[in-house]
Amino acid sequence: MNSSRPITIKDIARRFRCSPSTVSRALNDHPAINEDTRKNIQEYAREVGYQRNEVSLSLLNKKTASLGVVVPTISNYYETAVIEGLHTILQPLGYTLNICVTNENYMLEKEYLSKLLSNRTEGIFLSVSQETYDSGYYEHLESVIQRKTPLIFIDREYEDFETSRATVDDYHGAFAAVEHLINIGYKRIAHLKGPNGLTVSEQRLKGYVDCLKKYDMPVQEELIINTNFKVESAIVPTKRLLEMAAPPDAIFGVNDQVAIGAMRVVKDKELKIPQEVGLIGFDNSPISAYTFPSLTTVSRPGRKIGMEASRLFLNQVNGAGDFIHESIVLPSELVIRESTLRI
Amino acid sequence: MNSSRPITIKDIARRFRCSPSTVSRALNDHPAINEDTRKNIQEYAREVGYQRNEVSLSLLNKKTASLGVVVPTISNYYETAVIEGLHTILQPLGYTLNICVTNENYMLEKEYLSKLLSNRTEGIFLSVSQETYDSGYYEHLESVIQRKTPLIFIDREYEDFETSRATVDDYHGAFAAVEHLINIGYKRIAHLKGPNGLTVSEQRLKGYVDCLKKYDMPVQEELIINTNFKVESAIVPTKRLLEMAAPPDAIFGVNDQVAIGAMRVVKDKELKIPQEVGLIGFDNSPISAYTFPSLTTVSRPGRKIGMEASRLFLNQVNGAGDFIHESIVLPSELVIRESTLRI
DNA sequence: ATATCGAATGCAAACGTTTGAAAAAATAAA
DNA sequence: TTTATTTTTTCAAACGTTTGCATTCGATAT
Repeated sequence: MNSSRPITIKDIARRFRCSPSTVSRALNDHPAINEDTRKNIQEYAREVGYQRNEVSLSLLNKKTASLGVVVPTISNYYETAVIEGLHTILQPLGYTLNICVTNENYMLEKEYLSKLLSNRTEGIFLSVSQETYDSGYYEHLESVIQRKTPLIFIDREYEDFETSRATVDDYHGAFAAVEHLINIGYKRIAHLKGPNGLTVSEQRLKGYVDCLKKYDMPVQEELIINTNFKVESAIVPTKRLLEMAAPPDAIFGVNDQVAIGAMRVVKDKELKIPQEVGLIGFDNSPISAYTFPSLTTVSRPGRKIGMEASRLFLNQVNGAGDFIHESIVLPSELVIRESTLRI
Repeated sequence: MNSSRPITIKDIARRFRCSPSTVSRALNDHPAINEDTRKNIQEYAREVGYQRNEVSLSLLNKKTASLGVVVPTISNYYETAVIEGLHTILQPLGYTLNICVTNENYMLEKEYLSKLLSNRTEGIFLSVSQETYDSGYYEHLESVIQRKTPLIFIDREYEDFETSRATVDDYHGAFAAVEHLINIGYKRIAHLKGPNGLTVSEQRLKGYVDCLKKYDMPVQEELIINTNFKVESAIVPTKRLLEMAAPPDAIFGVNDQVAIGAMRVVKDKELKIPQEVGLIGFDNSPISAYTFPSLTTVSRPGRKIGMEASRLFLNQVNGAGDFIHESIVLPSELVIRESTLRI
């Protein structure tokens, strides 16, 4: 009774005692259709709220106009900025973004990819989960490659694959951050690093290490402590750092969240920022400009990454012949604020 | 040449010189299929990476197992928490979430809804955009209702519609926040409110106003200033407040972001928190616990809202006969921290 | 040998739409 | 009126899969 089956082209055809093809053509303003017929049909269609079934069209044309965006999380500023960038470019072109959150979980990532393929998604933007990284499995990606579905890596890349990728230059960002600390005169710089195995974590760590080396400063294991990107994960590590016999005089957090967590601990210890302890983050999240003191950080162009990734995808789709795989690396930029500005 | 058309059931049938139906049944473990045939077909299918075309199935079964989530933004903690909640319940049931970000834009919202309907989405979770609110247009929702596609309002509700909704009790949350300030002894309480027209903003404002009235405190227009939920939008208003002849001794921010922006300004003026100025936010975002001083706030159960909304959806889908429309209001809870704790 | 049964497979329709080609209808020219 | 031409409409196939109902084939019972 209340079935309320959506109106189809056939329903309309029955109503006008004509064939479905006529209705289809009328609705699509095909020139071969009589003016009156067209008007009547279009009016009636509007009246009864006809909306064409895109599923059937997808089947017919093998085009779905939908894209998969597979990311570990959407709880950070950076990730949402990337999505916004993708959206900015792709939405106007008629693409629908199917956002899949893996929670850093390998199985979920695998499931999502498989589902996206089954749904005949036309392209996939992927930032692999931490578990995937750790495990080193990548079979679930094979089927994407095999199907020649355009696959764009975002941010976390997979060295082994021949695909396009858009990443931020984490290495030089971290390098610049540490160099800045050294220039200011900080002597003992700690690093609250990200989870092991992630490119992001490792690149920033590498930037930190290499910069210290460049300036002939010792790289000390005990000054490098793991976090998981979240505010609270910075608390215990920072306490440990500050309670050392020889505590650091500056802390480089793997992201703003971690740096802000550290900031809290430093203040609890009643140490002056930036005089006694310098602090620096990564991401340039909106809040970093408004902490007290404001946080020196490295900006990551998330929106731009999203837009560049879109471009990479479009290149593959429109590119005649073989795909051209490109790697784009956008620079990150040091944003100096109060948390490091001692004179 | 590199067309790489996905393998279909027909391809497999041709390979085995049998009919597509046999292949279909074999792949689905139909009992009427010969054991050997089944094995051979399944093995071959795995080998060539067959993946069934869900689009065709959707067409056949009129089921897409995809749900639309239409939200104004995903840049806030709360929204992402809601999505996480939806995800938690619905992903295991095989649903795909199609997340659409409207950027508070009416036209985009309309387009998304239309597209979701065209794609035969089985349900829509909607938090209407600000523009929709302001304009008061709701025709784009009519077609959703007409199609009897389950529509669940999240958070921002539309009084005029007969639909299910899951919202947070903003009113009492705000009331409790202000009451807390009054209990502590703050005498002149300002409110940095959210954009006009949004239920969220208005409910919190109402809670603020009603609480003041209850305690016979004057409601002063000049102590109520607009913001747009973002950190930076709190800066100028807070300055204006603090430079008044009779400045407030407490500020209630419409969310944590705004409160944190205000916190920054208060500190710049070298006023003591909470002694000279009390501060309170809304959302209990992760960072609010780690500002210095930590921020008193009202927690909104975003994850729970998402889970409850899922439940409402499932009720509609599984419910025999007519839909049962439910309204769920979850309580918000005061979280007392340092920014209001003066003795 | 014939009827009966069971197992395994095939046929055909269905989902909603588009589209080239053919057919029908209307109009113009001879 | 007949033929040629143009306009308008219909037919049928296609996209990939499932499924109720035949159909086939071999085996068993009569």
